[in-house]
Amino acid sequence: MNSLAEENYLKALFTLSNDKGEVNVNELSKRLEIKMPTVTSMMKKLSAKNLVHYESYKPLRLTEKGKMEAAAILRKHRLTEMFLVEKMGFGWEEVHVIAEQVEHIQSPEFFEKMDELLGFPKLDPHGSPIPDKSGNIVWKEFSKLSECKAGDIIKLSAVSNTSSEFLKFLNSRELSLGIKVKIKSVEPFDKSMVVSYGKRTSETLSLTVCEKLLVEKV
Amino acid sequence: MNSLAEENYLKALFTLSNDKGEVNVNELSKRLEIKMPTVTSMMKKLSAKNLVHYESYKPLRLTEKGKMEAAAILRKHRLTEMFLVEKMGFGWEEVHVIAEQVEHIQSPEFFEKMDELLGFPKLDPHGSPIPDKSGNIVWKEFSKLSECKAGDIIKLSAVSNTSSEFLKFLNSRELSLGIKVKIKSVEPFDKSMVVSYGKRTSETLSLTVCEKLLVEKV
DNA sequence: ATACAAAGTTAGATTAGACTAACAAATTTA
DNA sequence: TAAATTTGTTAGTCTAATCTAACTTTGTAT
Repeated sequence: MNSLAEENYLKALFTLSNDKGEVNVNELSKRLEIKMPTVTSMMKKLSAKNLVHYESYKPLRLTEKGKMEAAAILRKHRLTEMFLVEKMGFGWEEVHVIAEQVEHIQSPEFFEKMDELLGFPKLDPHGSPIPDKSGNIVWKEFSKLSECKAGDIIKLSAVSNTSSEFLKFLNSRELSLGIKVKIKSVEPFDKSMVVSYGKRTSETLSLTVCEKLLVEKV
Repeated sequence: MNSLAEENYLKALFTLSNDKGEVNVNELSKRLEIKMPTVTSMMKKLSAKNLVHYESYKPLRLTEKGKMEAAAILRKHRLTEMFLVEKMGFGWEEVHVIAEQVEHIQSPEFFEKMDELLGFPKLDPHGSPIPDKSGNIVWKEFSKLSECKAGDIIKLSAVSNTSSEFLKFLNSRELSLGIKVKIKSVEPFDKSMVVSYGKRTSETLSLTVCEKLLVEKV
């Protein structure tokens, strides 16, 4: 069995690898807010447990076993987020911090039950895919809103940041997953966008925001 | 904030004090399956945090602050058990081990939500009282089945042991909370009881079992 | 009342997971 | 390519929570 600390390293390594392919010690250190020497020593430990391929000065890679275990944790995290929103009435901006704790619970039955009660969801409340029991993840092809152009009509499908600050901002603008958004214009100077959706016919979104909104063409 | 280990000591001390009034190091050590010197040193630490009154060679007592914090953990444990049974479809024999983990989650909102969804229950699935938000516990007056006599008709109201082995045994005999039971006879030799309830007109229950069944006269 | 057993404490070791300081390797820049 | 910067490792320290061994105090029983 892996410790809580080990689980956090595995999950961080897994999510960073998915964004970036390779991960180095420095990046992992920053993500976890743990100093590099500590990360190095944990990598040696996880390497001894066959969860990480570790060689001095080389980028870090999860082993197949490491990927499976990391995916299992991510699965628990995302099922929990979905359960909190769908079955307990939490807002999508509240669930991340709670799920960070619940994901470490050791009880396959607990998460099985969530999965069943939710009807075996494929996505979490932020539009991220929930790994299946074998650790497979079905990635949907999303683009960043920031990469779209004036005139495009798109559907808001996922967010790439789940901080409560960002999600509260989206709430305040009535931006939620599934809504259709039309890009009215793109400001060349700062890449901010003027968009229209629902009852809001002219909202301005900064580049910082647009980069975190994942969309599908419609 | 208290660590996971500290929380476990507080909860154990609290539940032992409720049964017995006073608790000594040896009892706490046995309950937690942690050696006495470790318990002693933790008591000093909790004493420094004003959670326990500790003096060498004297029995252990929680401070008011310690009682509050312990009751809060017990509240989270029992709300969780109730939620698992009522909202997630678990059997009463499955929930204790899961709740042992969930009780440590730091999120008042999470347990508030459970409480609301459950309609502010007063008892958990084993008939134990759920402490209120101020840490008060309303104890109902139960007797042990083993202290009843032939001819008594009683209602099964709680169990004083929540191990899955015991609860599975009760399941196998169709014994659940709320049922009416008639005591047909008590065997003088071993204090076993022959009882009748539901469709079962002649079940024998050992003293060991009868001592763990808490009942109300009807 | 003394001796024995049980309970409790002290001292010191161990492990996991974090840190800082100092050094080494790799990469970037002038 | 040499110097400077960034990245990574080694060595050693610290804290929390556990343990064992040895000793002390308290309570019990002859």
